[in-house]
Amino acid sequence: MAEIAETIAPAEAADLFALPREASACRIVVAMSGGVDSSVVAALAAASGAEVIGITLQLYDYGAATGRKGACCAGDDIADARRVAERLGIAHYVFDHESAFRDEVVEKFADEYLAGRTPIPCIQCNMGPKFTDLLRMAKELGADCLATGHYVQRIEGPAGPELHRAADPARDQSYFLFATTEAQLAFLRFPLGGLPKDRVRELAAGFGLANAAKPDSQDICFVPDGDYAGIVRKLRPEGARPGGIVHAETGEKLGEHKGIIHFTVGQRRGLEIGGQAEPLYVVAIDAGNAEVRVGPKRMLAVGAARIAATNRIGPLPPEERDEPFTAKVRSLAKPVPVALEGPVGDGAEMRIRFLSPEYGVAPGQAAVLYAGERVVGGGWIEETFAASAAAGSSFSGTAR
RNA sequence: UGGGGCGUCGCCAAGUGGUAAGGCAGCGGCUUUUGAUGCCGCCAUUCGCAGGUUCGAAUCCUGCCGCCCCAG
Repeated sequence: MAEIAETIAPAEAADLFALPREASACRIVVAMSGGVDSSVVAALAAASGAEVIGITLQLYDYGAATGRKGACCAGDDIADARRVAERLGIAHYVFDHESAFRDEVVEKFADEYLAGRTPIPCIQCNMGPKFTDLLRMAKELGADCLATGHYVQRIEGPAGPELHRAADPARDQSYFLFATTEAQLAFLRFPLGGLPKDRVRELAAGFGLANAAKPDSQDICFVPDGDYAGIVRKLRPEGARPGGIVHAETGEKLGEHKGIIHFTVGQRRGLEIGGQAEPLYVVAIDAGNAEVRVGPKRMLAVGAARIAATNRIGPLPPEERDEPFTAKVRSLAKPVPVALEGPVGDGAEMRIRFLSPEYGVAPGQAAVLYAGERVVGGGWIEETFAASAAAGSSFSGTAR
């Protein structure tokens, strides 16, 4: 492990894990997906001098995803994780978690689409397999913490650990972690969240990891070819009801579609409606009538949203701060200023009001709330309200 | 079968003698640990068909075909 010592000093590595005592007396469980990021986490853990156990969850039938580049948790990835663990000389276990993953993530994913909503399986996966099941395993193994490769920062605050955006905003993954409970956060570590942009690849190369140049993962891990509708159709064959595409303002029928599962609010492509002066976007999806409602971009302007099943992480700063709260309605976006209406946390329902209109807000997606760089919580978007004069008109109510 | 109008890319639509705009849709790519958005690129050697006039026509002439409207 000489090379590793040259890559990073043990003390520096140990600091990244905020260990409760001397590293040599600690046990760190690392969630290893087989990707570069979590591999570097494992290497850093090993470099710290702690005892390290790598765990990889087999989450889905990787046969179906073979050959897929950049997916996480699949066949080649499990092999990659194993190789990395061998190189680092750490213990490594692979657990078959397919059945739980199917129930908690994939099935819910399909049901959401059938309901006309737009799910985020990655958050379900974090909430279930990763931060519940894996975390329990880590505790059973007597670990001091569970470390993952997420780009997010856990910072010790006056009232306990806080969740902050990654130092590199381009890499920030806090959006996917809004549902993390305080109890989970106490046990979790995200050693990559504070690292500068290219440092992780450098470290991977420095550690001599075989997957140092592996492409970043993207898309939904269990959708091999990006055809998520195909997965939904396979799971819920009865769900692909054809229906009409209707103009949201005039009610004019503009076309037909092969099933609402192919659409999401804010979507432009795939409508196959020509002869228009301006592009049309999906404005709402009526699952009950299998109807897709479309309109020009201005109809997508959302002024407020109803948020359900909220989670709060740490205390909510006082409202009268000089700086407004901000929210992200999608992973890739700068947080935008919002006003909070109602309680955040404990599953409560509340509303957020966008200080300027937000576009393409889809029910089923998450709204994650920030106070500056800190994640204060978030919830699931249930309903949105138009920003226009027709204020108050809810056009996203999905028949449930 | 009297009168009038129209026929340009899948759709909408510029262009009326000088060598085929644009928009929508579609396709490809970039971006991206969700779905989207966005951005970039591609997309009619040809203008209903057949002749004719002209150095040269989608644009002028003739005929035919096909729609539409008004008549009756």
